[in-house]
Amino acid sequence: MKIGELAEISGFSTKTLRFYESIGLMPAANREANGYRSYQDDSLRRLAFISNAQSAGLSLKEIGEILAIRSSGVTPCEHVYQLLLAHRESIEAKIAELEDLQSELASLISYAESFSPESCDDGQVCSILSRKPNSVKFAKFQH
Amino acid sequence: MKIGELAEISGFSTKTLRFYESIGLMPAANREANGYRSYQDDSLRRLAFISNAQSAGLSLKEIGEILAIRSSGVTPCEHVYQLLLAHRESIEAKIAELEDLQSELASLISYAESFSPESCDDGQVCSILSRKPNSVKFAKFQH
DNA sequence: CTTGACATTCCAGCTTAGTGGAAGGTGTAC
DNA sequence: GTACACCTTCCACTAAGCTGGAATGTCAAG
Repeated sequence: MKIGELAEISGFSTKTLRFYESIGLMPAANREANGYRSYQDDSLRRLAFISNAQSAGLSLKEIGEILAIRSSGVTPCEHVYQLLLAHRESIEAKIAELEDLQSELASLISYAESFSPESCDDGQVCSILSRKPNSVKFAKFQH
Repeated sequence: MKIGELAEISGFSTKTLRFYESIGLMPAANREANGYRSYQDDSLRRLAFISNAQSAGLSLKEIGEILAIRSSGVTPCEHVYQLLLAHRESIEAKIAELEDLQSELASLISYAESFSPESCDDGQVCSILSRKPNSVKFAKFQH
């Protein structure tokens, strides 16, 4: 199978497939006499795995590590499990962060809605965004 | 005030201050006879605004636009309000996305916990991550 | 006179996951 | 023989927000 077919079937672009090879995520493909890459079904299986792992939110680097463990003959189960736990943690943290941001935004928005532009203070850029002092150091510069 | 002092007070590094100037977020600073940048309190006010706007999740580009509107003499209230609404939307979407990912992770993790490595299939990279077929095209390569 | 802390410019690199495009070789059909 | 699709390599570039470092200049103290 040539790279175009593999791309077609796998859903990865030919660019991406070459890129994956270049970063070692895919092994160097066998070449035909004319220099074209030649793939077997195992490439497709590997790409299926990459695709699965990506949709679990793993980075290419992490996926590469799993693949490396696997090809060293060890089952990567424990490593994968630890990765998943770590990801759950970091996603949890990101969600919390975004929710904080969301409530900050909500408060700014409701302030903006109760706000008349006429009351803008010329001494600052934006009364809506400058409502809260965000550091002691800045305090005296935010009236 | 020299750049080091401004950095100290504002909490932005000197690198960052020069960077902000280079991208037009801060105006070109006045120079002393020796070529050193010389700042007044208005720089501090502008940085306070930037800091506030950043903590509202706005990008430097968006902050720059607000500053540009402001310096064109128009009050940026409406623009800021629209930006905040748009951000609320996109944060909402991001949270939803992360929550989907989180439930996906949770299901993979609980599968992993009920899983014995002995049952690993040698034909695939990882039974945990390969549990769900993620595309029809891949179906026949994931047993 | 030298040391040290500051300042200047400019160029490079980081992160991630690719994409775009140029210049050229290959293979098949008309 | 020429069009056209496909393949090759390589280099540059994207977003965002900086950070590091080199080479050099300035200024005050001892």
